[in-house]
Amino acid sequence: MAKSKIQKKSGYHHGNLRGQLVNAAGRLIEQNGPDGFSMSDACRLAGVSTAAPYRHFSSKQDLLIEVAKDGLQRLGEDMDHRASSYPRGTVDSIAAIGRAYVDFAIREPHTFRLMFSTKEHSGRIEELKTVGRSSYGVLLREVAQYLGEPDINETVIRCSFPLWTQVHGLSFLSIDGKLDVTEFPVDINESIMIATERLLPAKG
Amino acid sequence: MAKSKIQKKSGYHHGNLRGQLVNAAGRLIEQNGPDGFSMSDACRLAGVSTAAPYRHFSSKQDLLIEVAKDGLQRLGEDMDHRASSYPRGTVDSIAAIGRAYVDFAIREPHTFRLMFSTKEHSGRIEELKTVGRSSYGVLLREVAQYLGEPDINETVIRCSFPLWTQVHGLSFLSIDGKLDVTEFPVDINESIMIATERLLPAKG
DNA sequence: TAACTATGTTACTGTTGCTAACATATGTTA
DNA sequence: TAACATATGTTAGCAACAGTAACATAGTTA
Repeated sequence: MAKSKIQKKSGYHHGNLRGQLVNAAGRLIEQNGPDGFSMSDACRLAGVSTAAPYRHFSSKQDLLIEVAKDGLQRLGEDMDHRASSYPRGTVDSIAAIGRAYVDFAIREPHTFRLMFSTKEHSGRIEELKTVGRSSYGVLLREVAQYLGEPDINETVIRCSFPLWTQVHGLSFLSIDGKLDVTEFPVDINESIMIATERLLPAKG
Repeated sequence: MAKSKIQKKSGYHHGNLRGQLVNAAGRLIEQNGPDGFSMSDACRLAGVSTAAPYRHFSSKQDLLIEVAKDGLQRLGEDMDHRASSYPRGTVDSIAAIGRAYVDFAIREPHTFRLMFSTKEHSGRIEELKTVGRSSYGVLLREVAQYLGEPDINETVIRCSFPLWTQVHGLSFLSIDGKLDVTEFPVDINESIMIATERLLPAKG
């Protein structure tokens, strides 16, 4: 996903313009930042006129939402995958989810920012929220197992949110270059491990 | 600061165009978001031609940096002021700093985002960092007092960073509408209090 | 007063997001 | 297969924008 080559069209019709535009947009955003991204650039990359995208997206925002959705999806997959390297429901597996989160932010800072700053365009926003909730679910399930709770109840949620908050903050501070504002730079992994241990209730 | 009325010029020269532009930019950004803000709008507000700003700022980015700097400054003042309502160097005063931080984010979400996402324009960035460090110092001093450390040493810094991370994450999740993704919405004050207690080492 | 500097103006450029009118390909039905 | 409908592309053009160049005016200093 988001890996396929960008290919210009061969005939009059493109074949998969919609997908290619999301793809091109994703790359350009990661290169130039969300502001430095222009519809025209994406069109040039896809080898198509500047009017073509509007057959597939109602606006630039509409395209960006698709990029954000794709990002949230991949973030969820990353977290799930990384957690699976550890015994389920342990501090280690929960910390691994946090690392996946921060790693994603560092790997795709502009997309990460986009994923969480997209409010506009009411219609599509509900889709975004759904994908987001699904990714959050990865953490919730892991914490539920840690706590020995049978399902995702209030206890699980109240316990998980501070963990999210922590890695979310760490992600932004990382991509905004705030890890070394002082003479004692922050180690991300250590930071996540310590915070996870402290924020999680001690296991009986 | 950032409170003065926007006044159009009376004669050929404006009098305080630079200040008025920063002012106008700040207001417009808070109204329309950083993307919805245009140099032209700011000019209209100040009653000046669209070329005038370039006598005072080398680019739009350059103006935005000024807005960000002003925001960081005011954030530091807010934190300092709020902490002073409590006995110095206590969990309460430290939590109060956190509340000031999140409150600022909620009050001026767009400015807040701008304050932490401005990397470009190398020259001015050092000024930004300096103001930022000064604001961070408010927290560092408070934590030093809590720990009984005589100055801002490594212990103080390592202990403070997770607190920053936490409120920073909470700020973003708040302004991005993530406090109620589940059926159990988050209480900001409670959230800050709990996290502060857990992340701070217990006082002998 | 003359010269210099700071700070405004108008007129212009190239880029952008987006729309309208038109063109071409694909699928469906008679 | 012919005719039509629909999806998806094109060209031409709009208004708004960031930024520049050449010029104008005001304040400051020699």
